[in-house]
Parts: sequence; structure tokens; C-alpha cells
Amino acid sequence: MPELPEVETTLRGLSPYLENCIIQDVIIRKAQLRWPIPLDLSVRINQQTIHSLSQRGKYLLIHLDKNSLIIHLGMSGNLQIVEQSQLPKLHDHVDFLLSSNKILRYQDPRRFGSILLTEQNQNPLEHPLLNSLGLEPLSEQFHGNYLKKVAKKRRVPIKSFIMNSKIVTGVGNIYAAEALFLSRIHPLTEAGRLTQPQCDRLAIAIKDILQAAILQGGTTLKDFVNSEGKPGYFSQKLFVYGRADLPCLLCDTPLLSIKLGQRSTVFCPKCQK
DNA sequence: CACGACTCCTGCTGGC
DNA sequence: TGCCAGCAGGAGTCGT
Repeated sequence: MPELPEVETTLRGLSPYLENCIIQDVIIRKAQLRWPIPLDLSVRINQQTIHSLSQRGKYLLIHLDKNSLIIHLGMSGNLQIVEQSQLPKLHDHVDFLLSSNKILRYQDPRRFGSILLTEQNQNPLEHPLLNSLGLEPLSEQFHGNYLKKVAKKRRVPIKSFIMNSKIVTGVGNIYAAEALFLSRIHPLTEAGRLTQPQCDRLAIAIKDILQAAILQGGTTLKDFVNSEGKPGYFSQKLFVYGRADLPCLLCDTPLLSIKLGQRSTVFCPKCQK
């Protein structure tokens, strides 16, 4: 389940292999993702040069001569550079054949991801999926004052609030739970009732946890090609996510698990008020 | 507008 | 052992 750090790790791993390559062909084995992959994708991007890669929230953007690919990894998606001799496996849905004679291969067992293409000369940030996204959590503009301001009068639980990509992008279920633990905030607290110090702590916790995960992910970058590209959180120590009923790592109180917005949410009833 | 429920999909786990 | 229900999760969309 890629979260923002995994998208960032993927971007860093892929960039050296993709930049300045020409896309020579696209093979779509299964077009049915979150939305269907455009069937004319191949004719629209063949012979275009890949100029650069960037990221917006959990979307990965691949900038070509005339348009941009918008790729989302969903929760089981994965992009790999493989040799042409490597045969596709069960859930390898798309191959981009590159002028370097390598293949950029998209794999996604649960098919929650997406591969879309902007119109010619359209700024990808103006694409309907991207144009109403909230702030990037690692940007300077994202801080406690911003949270305090946008949370005013909002009554949703703070966990749902920070997972709302229109407020801040890239915070999924794992890091939302962890950030709330680190900032000692109860996940059910109404967003609008957070104090300024709580907003400050929360913004810092979100940045810290994401940056730590990116650093961890970076340690596997050298093996990026032909590796499984394991998500950063596998090696990151998690305080609450997946630890329901286990003792809190700070105070030994058993962690509680509740359902919040269809998502399991684990927290420490003593540390988080 | 704000918010909760629902939905897509496959792989894994646990209960019987 | 085998089957099946239940769960996991991002985020767009729909209904209230």
C-alpha cells in the first residue's frame, strides 16, 4: 500500500532510468484499473521523450513532449525497470518499451491504481484529479497555522480530516494514525476543536513521519532495478498501526482499535487525549 | 457546503 | 483439508 513516501521513493528510483528515454511502444495487457487506461495510449505517446518525473500527492507525473502521464499506484501498485527478457507475471498489466531497451513495467494486483494521460499541452496540475488537491505535507506552506485555519468549524474527526486529500495530500491510514500518536491527539477529536499547540504538533509530526519514511525508503534505492521495492514502513517502527490490543510502547496501556470512516484506527487511550 | 457511506479489487487470515 | 466470510486500503462519487 504505497503512501507518499513510497511514491517519492519510486520517483527517485525511476528517474535515472527514464529521463531522456523515448517511449517506443506501450503494451496494455489489462486496461481495467480504477479507470480504464486509454486504449489509444500507445499511439498518443509513442516516440515522445520523457523529460522529467514529479509527484503531486500520491500521483506520479511523467512529463513527455506533448503531455503527461498521471499514474497512481493505488494500494498494491508498483513500477519497475525490467529487462526485455523478463516475462510478464500475472498482475503485470502494462509495459512501456523504452529506447534504452529496458521496460517500465506496471504491476497492480488489486487494480486500485490508475494510468491516465493529460490532453496535449495541458498542465497536469490542472487535470480534474489534481486541481483541487490540498497542500503537500512537506511544503513550507503546510504548518500548524494552516491546519488551524482550515479546520475552523469542521466537525469531522481529526483523523478523517488529515486523510482528506483536499486538505493535505499523501497522508494515508498508516501515517495518519502514527502522526496522531506522536502528537498525542485522540483520533476522534473534532478537527475544529484542536488548539493551536495541537495543530502545531500535528503538522510537525506529519512532516517528521513522512520524512523518516522517505529516508528509510532511500536506503533500498540502490537495489531498485529488479527488486521488489519494499515500502518504507516495513522497516519503520510503527507505534500504533497494526498493534491493536498490544501495550503502548510509551506507557504499556493496551492500545484500542476503533472504526473511523470505514478505517481501522488504533490509538493509546492514555497518551492521546 | 459538510460529511458519511459506498464502491472498485485481490490476497491473506481465521473460523468452522 | 477445504471452503468461505471478513478484512485491508485510496479516493472519487453519491446521497443526505
